[in-house]
Amino acid sequence: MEKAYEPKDIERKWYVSWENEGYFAPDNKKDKPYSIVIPPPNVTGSLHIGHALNNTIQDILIRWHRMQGYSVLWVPGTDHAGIATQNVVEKAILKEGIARESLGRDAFVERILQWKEEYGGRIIEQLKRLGCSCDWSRLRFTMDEGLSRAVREVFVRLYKEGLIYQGDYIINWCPRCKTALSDIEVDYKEEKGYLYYLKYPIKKSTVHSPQSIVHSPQSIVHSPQSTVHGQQSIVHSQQSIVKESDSIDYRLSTIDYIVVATTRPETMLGDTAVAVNPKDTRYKELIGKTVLLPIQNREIPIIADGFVNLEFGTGAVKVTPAHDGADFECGRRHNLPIIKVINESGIMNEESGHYAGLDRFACRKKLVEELKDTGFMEKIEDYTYQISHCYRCHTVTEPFLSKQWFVSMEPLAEPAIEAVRSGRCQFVPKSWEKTYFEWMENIKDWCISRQIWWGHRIPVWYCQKMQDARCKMQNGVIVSIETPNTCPYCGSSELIQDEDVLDTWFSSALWPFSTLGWPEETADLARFYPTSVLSTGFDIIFFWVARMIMMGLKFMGDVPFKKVYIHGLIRDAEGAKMSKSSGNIIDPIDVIERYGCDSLRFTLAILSGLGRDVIISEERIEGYRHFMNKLWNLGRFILMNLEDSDSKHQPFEYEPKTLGQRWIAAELSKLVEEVNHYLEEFSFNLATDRLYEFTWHKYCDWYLEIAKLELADQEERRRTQYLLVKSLDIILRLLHPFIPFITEELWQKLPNNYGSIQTADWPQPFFSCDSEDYKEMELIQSVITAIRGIRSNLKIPPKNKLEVIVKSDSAILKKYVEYIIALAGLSQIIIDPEAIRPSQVAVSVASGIEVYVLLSGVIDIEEEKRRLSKRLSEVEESLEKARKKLQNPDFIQKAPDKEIEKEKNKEEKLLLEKKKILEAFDMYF
RNA sequence: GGGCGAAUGGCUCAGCGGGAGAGCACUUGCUUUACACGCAAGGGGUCGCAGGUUCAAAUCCUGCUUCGCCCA
Repeated sequence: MEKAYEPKDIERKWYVSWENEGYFAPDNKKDKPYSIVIPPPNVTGSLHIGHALNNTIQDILIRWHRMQGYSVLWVPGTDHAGIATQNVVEKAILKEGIARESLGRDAFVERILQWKEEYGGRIIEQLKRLGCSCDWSRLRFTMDEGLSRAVREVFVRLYKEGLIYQGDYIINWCPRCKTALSDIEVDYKEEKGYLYYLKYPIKKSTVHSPQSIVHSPQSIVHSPQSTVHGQQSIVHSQQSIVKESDSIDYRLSTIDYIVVATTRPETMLGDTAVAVNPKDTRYKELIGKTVLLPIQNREIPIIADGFVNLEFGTGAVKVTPAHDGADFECGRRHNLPIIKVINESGIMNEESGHYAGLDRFACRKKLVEELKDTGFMEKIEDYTYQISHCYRCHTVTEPFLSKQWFVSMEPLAEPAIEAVRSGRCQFVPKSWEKTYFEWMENIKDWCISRQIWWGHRIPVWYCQKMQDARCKMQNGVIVSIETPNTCPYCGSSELIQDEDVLDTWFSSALWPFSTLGWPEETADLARFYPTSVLSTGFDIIFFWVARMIMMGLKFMGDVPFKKVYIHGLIRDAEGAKMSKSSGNIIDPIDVIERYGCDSLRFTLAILSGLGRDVIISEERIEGYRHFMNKLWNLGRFILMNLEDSDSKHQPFEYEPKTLGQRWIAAELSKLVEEVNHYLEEFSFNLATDRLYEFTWHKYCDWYLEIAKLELADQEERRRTQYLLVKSLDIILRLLHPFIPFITEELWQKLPNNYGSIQTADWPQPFFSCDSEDYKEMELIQSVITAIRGIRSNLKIPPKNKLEVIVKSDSAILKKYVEYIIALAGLSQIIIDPEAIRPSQVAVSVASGIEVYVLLSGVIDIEEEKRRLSKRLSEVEESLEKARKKLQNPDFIQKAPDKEIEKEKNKEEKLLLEKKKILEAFDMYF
């Protein structure tokens, strides 16, 4: 064996072997199922440290359960990631000088598919480097035929139940991606801007009656897909607004103009009303009057509506139904006309008069100047506000009126709330349930149509003929799982499919059952649904987790997973989020190359505290590489000492006998229980922390040193060999889920192991010793530590063996005196209750026992004096505390006996130690 | 504005009612044949602040401060 652990070849060797031997597929002979579906990474993405964390956690759970004898399935897969992937490929072809639009839809989708072929396998290979034991034979992709079928099935069924509908609403629009976004796909960022106060002159003589609105069916085409069915548009052209004949005379006003405040002055070009709060006494007499919209010279009414906030600005607001969500609702209530002035690229359109063709922000600048020049700008104030950005490209989004498809969420949310409340689906840590409830209880309808080309095309067709009444009744809308050749109503073959694709999250929401074969009734579905756990970050609770729960309940009649483990975000050593732009990325593959996969996995696990972000740095990973090396050498030591062992040929069994053996066997059994306990509650950090502490500081630091002694003892050699093999075997099994490669490599080298450690039985506690054993071991350890302390303090090198007198009648010290001699480096030891302290000694008190180290040479009086003084003041301080407690009548009266006893013992020991130290002082000084 | 979380040694965190702990970093000594990716010993903290409950508070309660995140 190499002197230091070299992970590279070992990792490659074992992964290939595991895959070839088929260990990752579920074992059908086992009856208890355990399943996880992977959160599918973007098909064209590459593995980042967040993936590494999430998938390490899943692999720990998977391997742990596989060893526990479950039939384990981890379904891997990738996501088509609509907008993200389209953007990436769009940029790539632009470098070749090709615009997406010039390529056309089919050719562009073809390019994405090529791209997927080229890069799609990369992240899968990277997951393998991480050691993930997914069943690769079940690899899925969200746009696979089966999964696409599931998407269509769900769409059609929801549509038929009236839970999917189409309509014109204000949605979040990204003018760069040129698509609608759902409410949660925008990020709000604080920005400094201005609040503009605009003066709208009041017309003195007329006001419009509410009936003045005229619908104009042939109005402007407003969104990409509405070209198909623009006849349903409710947008009104400017010409239709004012009908002079409907105007009536009204009394003259004493006020010349009304002032409205806005942060987006360019939208004023599309204003169709001014609104005030009906309770607002300031404006009471103006309600029903007409103002003349500056620049556009359009007459618009002053209306009263409760949505107006009296506190904001002047209490009067401009109403732009085409470009603001609240204004749109207000417009509906008051039957206001709707005028769009900005197009889907964020450019002012022909309705904006001489601003047509200008970018929305350029328009804002110029318009503000014009309003200033013409006297319509009352004032401009500094103003900080939250502004929404596209979560994909960070462009400022525009509230935009367009025809989109929506899912009606309330009926789906209700059972999903109940499922979590009742505990059928539990969040870990539980605190995230509150976040979930908050969102679910205030859920809004989900805009699912996207005006991009890469994704699941909406399974809706529009009949272009509408040749009969039935077809007309349906508006020619055909919603179908199978692609129709002819119109099912009128038989026309002129059908055009809806141009839009579905939100990527729509297919993701079906992932836990679509990957298992739904809508077919497959064996996998019956066996592995609901899945056991979902592991993910809190950032996609709304995007993904909640929607999966809703869809799972709706279509499978059960939750998609019994538990949701929410892990923290990865941050760098400064606590900042990792991002390409800040250059603080840790590339997991690079880390694996340099430190080995196991080091990375162990680091991630030990940093994953419940409800905590994971702060990682390269030093940490390097530190845990040392642990791998320690483990390697521990294995090397044991294997080196098995040459004559009968364990090589046949299994054998010995009961632990000596104190050292019993102690480590019992500690190891305790460790098994602790690791189980911590894994059950998803405390990966505590489980790994215990494994680290045990392996290094109990097993290597103490037991291995004792084992060296007992290996040299003829009587104990066999028993020790057995215990070494058995204990290492258990340690490796316990560590395997966290660090699969090194544990497999060492386990294979142990005698009598066949197959793979990943299907070896998960350890059970196998030995317990009584508390006397622990006390005895502690006593021996404390004597050894006391002697080592003196040695170190007096700077006596290890090669100088010491002579020691221990004033004690302890039988156990006598029995295991060899432990003390070896571990403290002694040449001679006397254990005698009647021992008289010689001169020229250093004194220490361990567990109430006096220990004298003979110093035959010159002793550094000053150093010894300093050591004793320091210890004396510590002892006195503790003594004072103990006394104070014991003198408190309340303590004696109210504290439990156990505590009082403990305090008395403490006092006794401290008194003894103080006495001994003072005696030593008398002698030296 | 509402909600959640955090505040413990230089750094990262555990502890969550009975003597302040770990890892990393730091200091000192050491080729003790498994391991210098090591061994041994050690220094370093009024547990954010102010009240309260209790015989006893880092730990429970209340308020405040600072930081982070989410939602509006």
